[in-house]
Amino acid sequence: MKTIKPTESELEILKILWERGDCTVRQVHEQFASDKDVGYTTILKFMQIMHTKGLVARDESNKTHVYRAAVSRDVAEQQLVNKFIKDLFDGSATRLVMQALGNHRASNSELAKIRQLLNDLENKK
Amino acid sequence: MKTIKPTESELEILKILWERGDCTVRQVHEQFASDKDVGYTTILKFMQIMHTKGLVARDESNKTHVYRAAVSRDVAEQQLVNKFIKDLFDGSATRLVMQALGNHRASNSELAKIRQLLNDLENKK
DNA sequence: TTGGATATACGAAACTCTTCGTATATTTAC
DNA sequence: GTAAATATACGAAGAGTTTCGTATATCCAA
Repeated sequence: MKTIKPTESELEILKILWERGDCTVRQVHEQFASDKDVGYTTILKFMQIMHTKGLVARDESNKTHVYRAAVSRDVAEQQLVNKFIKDLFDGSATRLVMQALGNHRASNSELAKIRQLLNDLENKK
Repeated sequence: MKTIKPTESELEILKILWERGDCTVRQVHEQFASDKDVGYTTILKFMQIMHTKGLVARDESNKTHVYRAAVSRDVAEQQLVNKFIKDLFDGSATRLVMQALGNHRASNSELAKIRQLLNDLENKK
């Protein structure tokens, strides 16, 4: 099972596909252009490259192709988090968690959610 | 305050400097070469580029320059984690934590450490 | 039916990253 | 003192990323 390694632009496009579901190039471009000033053919090119890389699949049965992410968001997040932990934290998920929680203030309800997960993890063991 | 954006190779060199302290190019290359087959001048070039980017500082008073990381490990980790959370998790540190803990098994003592941090965070608020 | 809007494909320029070779200076060792 | 070892600097090739322009096909509307 190969792990994905999207560029920053590719990740942005994947996020749009994950959030909105299947999209045409035009739809992705509209979303993209609400943030950044980037041409239509630039997005088209990105998505063509992503297609050759296997990051997206597309339905070509109509003139206007419809794209979808070829990886689920959950799997992609797993792979990217794993790599991030390996690269920066020598494989220690705990160090990442400490750093993340130390720098961002989480609401009490979020903290409760994490505490719940901690409990589940301990019980499962 | 500008945020750093090291490439993968640059990050590996920073990690060596953080772990071993100040180093010559030769020392970094030795460490690097224990993993990967890469030439001396390649590492030299990386470190020269990192110097122009401000990622490292160097003492040039001797012929053999001595390099040090220009940014502390803690600050670098903060910045990189923040960017990672922004790029992949829409700014939610909690989502990152859930994903990280869900995929990696942490020991009980590690879970206890995280629980302690959670308590501190709640009390501090 | 013809012209404008909309699609894809392709090519290429500008940048960055990775990788080394080579030129040159300095130190060391015989 | 000269040759080998060790440094830095520089240039450049090759790959990948970002960005569009242009060519070409297709659909729709007057």
